[in-house]
Amino acid sequence: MTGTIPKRRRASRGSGEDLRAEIVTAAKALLAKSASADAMSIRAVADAVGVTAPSIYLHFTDKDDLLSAVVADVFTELDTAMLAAAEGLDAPMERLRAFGLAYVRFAISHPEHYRIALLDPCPRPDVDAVLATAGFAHFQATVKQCMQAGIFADADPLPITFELWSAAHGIASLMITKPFLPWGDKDAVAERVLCAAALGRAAADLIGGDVTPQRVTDWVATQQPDSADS
Amino acid sequence: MTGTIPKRRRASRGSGEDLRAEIVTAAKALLAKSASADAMSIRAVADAVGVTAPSIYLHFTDKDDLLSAVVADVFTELDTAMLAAAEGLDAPMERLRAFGLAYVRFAISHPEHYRIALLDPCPRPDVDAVLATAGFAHFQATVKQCMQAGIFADADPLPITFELWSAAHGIASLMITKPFLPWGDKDAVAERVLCAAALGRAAADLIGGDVTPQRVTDWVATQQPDSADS
DNA sequence: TGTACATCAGTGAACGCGCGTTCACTGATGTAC
DNA sequence: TGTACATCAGTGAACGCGCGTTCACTGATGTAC
Repeated sequence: MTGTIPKRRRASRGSGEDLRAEIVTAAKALLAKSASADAMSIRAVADAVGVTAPSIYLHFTDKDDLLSAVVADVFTELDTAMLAAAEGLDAPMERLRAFGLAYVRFAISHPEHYRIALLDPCPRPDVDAVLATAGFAHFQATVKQCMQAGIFADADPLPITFELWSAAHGIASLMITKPFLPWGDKDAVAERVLCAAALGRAAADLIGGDVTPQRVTDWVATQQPDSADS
Repeated sequence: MTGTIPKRRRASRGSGEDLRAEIVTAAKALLAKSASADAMSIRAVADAVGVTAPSIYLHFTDKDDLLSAVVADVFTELDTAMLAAAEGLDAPMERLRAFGLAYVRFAISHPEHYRIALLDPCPRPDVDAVLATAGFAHFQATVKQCMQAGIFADADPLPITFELWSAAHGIASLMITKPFLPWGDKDAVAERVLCAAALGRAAADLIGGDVTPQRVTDWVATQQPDSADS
């Protein structure tokens, strides 16, 4: 592995950005291949880029700094995937479903990237300002659209955004950290969970007020024409 | 820190189990104090117990072995907390709520323990056979009770157990890994999310078949007496 | 009750490793004249 | 167009560290006689 470092031309004067981007890309690739985030060592990244370890410090102050850059890149990629999935869809619920499904699919197909961005402790809490992320903003806007369409009660979209995000995150992260559980068709499970979450919020808003276990039970009894058992 | 190791009596012939238990307890305490699972080094654990590092290997084959023991202990503690919360409750939905809330509260008050058990990669996938865990079994039994009470459609409880578990896990793990987000009252948020998840599943089972975005939208429209906007 | 001895829980020192980071340096690049 | 030179991207060697793990050992414990 050492010794076979590919030759690379020294960057010309102004083009420091090129190597920086290459480093982030290499770090992501290393993470994707490895079992854990610890495998992304400064030396391994430098090796992959074809450069010596100290060079990394010309572009990042720290290992955490590099990790933050990777996380930011992952968030951007996730946002792109979500936008692509919802492209051409107009109905707010359809968009919501597309976003959620794209989110879970991204997590399943890039488990290590998802891990460092959303499961591991944040390297730099402020850099990782999730709320400022494009993906979060797009998601929240769609929640607002659902409110305006009368699917959810019209109010501050933030709590419901958190709620639906946590539904997607919950199923995605369990599938990632406990892959040996009998999930069955993960895509179908994700779809089922996401739709139930949206439906649950819609139903809760219809019922109104604080939903308690008793009220859930009562509501179900009301909906059933007869107290069926069959 | 070194040098002030408390004197400990050598264990008598048969009582190897005592030190083993002490080691697990010390490891848990170290994890709870530290920011990350990496802080639980063999040396630190040995120090905390008042023993030298090689002694650990008399009771655990590996660091992973120790970690697995800690994870198992955490699962047991979680199960105990859940059972305690549901004690004396008979109505299945009340029990479900108590379980879920206890689960989230445990996660929030023991974030590092929750992290190694449910967020970090499993040290030994087979030891961590979640399905065999007492807590999971109790939870699944309660889901079955809800089915028998007619709240959910009567079927294999496993998928719904996964679904509701992922709801609790989603909100708990987001609150842990992104503590700087404006959650508001975490307890109230957890309650709200858990009840919506249960309600969503109940509603989905009432509607029947695969729930699509279109059907959610249609169902909401049906339920609303007039196409209100106020 | 007293002594010799086998057991084995715990020790002390050391191993090799890979890590993040530093520092004085080198030499290709681009510029001034 | 040609040459001297300043710049600064990238280097090579080294630092100190804490880690998991090993190994030959020691000496308190419990037992056999």
